Amino acid sequence: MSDVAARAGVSHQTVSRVLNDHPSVRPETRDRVLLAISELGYRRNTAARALVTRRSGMIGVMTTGSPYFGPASTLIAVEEAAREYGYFVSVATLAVFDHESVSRAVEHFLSQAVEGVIVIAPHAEVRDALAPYVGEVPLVTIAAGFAEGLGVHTMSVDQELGARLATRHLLGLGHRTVTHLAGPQDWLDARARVEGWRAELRESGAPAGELIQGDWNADCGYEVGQELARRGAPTAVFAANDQLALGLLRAFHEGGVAVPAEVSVVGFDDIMGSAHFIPPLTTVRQDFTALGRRCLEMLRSAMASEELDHTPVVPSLVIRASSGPAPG
Amino acid sequence: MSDVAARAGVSHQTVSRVLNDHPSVRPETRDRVLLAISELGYRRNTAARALVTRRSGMIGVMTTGSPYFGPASTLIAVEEAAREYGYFVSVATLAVFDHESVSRAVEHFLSQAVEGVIVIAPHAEVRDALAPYVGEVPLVTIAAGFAEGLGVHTMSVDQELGARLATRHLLGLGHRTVTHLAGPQDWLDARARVEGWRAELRESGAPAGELIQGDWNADCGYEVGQELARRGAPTAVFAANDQLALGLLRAFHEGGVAVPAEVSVVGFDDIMGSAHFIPPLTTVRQDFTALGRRCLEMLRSAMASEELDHTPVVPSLVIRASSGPAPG
DNA sequence: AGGCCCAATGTTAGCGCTAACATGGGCACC
DNA sequence: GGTGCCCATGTTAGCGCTAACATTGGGCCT
Repeated sequence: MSDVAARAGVSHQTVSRVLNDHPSVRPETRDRVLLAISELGYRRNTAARALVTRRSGMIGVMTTGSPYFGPASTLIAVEEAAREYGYFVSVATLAVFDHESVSRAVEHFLSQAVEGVIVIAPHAEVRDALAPYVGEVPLVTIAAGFAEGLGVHTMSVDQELGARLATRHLLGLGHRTVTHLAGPQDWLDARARVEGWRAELRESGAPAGELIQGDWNADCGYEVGQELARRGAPTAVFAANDQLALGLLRAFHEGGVAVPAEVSVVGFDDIMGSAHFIPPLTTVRQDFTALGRRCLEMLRSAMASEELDHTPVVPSLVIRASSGPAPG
Repeated sequence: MSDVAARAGVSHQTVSRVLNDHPSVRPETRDRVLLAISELGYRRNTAARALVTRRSGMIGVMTTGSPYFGPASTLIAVEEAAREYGYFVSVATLAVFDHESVSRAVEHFLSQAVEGVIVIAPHAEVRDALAPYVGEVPLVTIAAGFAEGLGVHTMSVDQELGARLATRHLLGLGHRTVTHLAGPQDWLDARARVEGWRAELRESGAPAGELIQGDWNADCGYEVGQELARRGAPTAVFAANDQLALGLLRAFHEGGVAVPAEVSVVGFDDIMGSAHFIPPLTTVRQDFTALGRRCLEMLRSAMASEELDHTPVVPSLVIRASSGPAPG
């Protein structure tokens, strides 16, 4: 910095002022400094700056260690928004969701002096493990409406609404009730989808549908689908994500159960390729880009101790060929 | 730090020594310091440390701004390995691949004083845009064998071998030749797959197969599949990725072309769910976890100015139901 | 014309840490 | 018993920057 100052014939402080857009620098001086900076290829030292300003300009993003479509998309959106606002993004992935791993990840961030943390892991255990750090660092977590009262700021796509849209769509097609192939219940999203499905059935006066426990994978969807085909499938199945739906579709196809003539299938996420499943999948689209941006904006508000807007992102139903009128 | 020192009845330098595992600290003193640290909840200031050591402990990972399976998986693996080695990982995503965006991302990293950069964007333009920064910062990029001589260190899964495996498999099933639905040619991986496919055909004495240009998406695969079904499909198609293959499968299904009885389809990547396509997809699996780890190890070697091991990661063929004997 | 104010710049101190050198006390060795 | 040496610890300086205060030198008001 002093080299730049010398070259521009000013003090290092003036250089600093130029770098920080301080108003009282004569345009002519500013130009001279800028010239010297570019001639010397000078880059200011972040560490020194962080040391004195006590701001690292960094935020931490914790995400799942599996390349799921949703978390990956959200991470990308968060990063983009963060960079726009001038923040650096540090990531840490969670191979498992136990208390200790979460703590380790948060400590990792704290040792890095991040100014805020975003957690893309809508998992009950993760949320709970985060509680001790509330107050220590601004924290925003993606957690379908289940974290209020724990002091963690939450943002999410409205999972319950999404599940309602799917269920309503199927009921609207004349199905008497809807079976739900649920995701793992330690994931908050999965729970919220169950809630939404159940609530919509109840409020529509439809009989309670069967709930089948699953995980997030197509393997599971396939197995469940085989079982359903064997014992006589319901007329409508709402799968907790598109992978499960993919497995169902294959099982039904192989089992000779026609989709959507005999059974309608609806998924959740609208992952890449779901428009080309056989048949193309009706599903609930989550706008992960919006979600990511909202998370970042929320974190900024939290860092500035402003009022927070917890309104969830609204999902939308994408109707394709896998759902149709109830048979008979 | 001085608070800790005071509480432990030592000098701040001794505290520093404890933190840095300096050998000459009496165990008893060390314990006293450690106790004071935990009592005070002290955490050392990274900025100050970075300022004096001139090491940020941070590496930058640049990746694509699309939630593709491969890059996302690789990023996760890199992060995991980096954290194991005590590095922080800063990410930057590339919405577009032009020269300017890449420069901006690298500058972003440099302004953060990263100690090394890993680029997960096997794209010709990205690779070229990186050239000016060789020498400025250790750089490892994923780039299927096309970057040697530019001074950028490269690591990759052996794309050419993967394409050969797929082609060889199809020829081995008795197909006369193999049509290739290629990925976008500005992606190095896509080019390498074309090379491998072509080379394998040539070396096997098979007639040159048709090359069809595509992008990475299922939409494209679907359109191409429709066209192929209309004009009479070849007996074997090797798609440059699983999304394309998915689109092909749907088009063939709808067009009444039986897979694998009339046409065999092989994909590339082994994405989630490809085992449950209809029919389950034969594909080339890339070990992204290994790739990520290798990248990081390579970067460490580069940072230490050691000899580098450029041996690519070996892909493997996963044989499922979408490929079968040639008809007739 | 004198004084005052403010814009533009310079000077000084210190952020929290580690490297390098300084100190001191115990112990081995002759 | 003296010489040195080395282990454990302390002291000092400085990394590169910004905040806060100090210093100029006009311009403008009375």
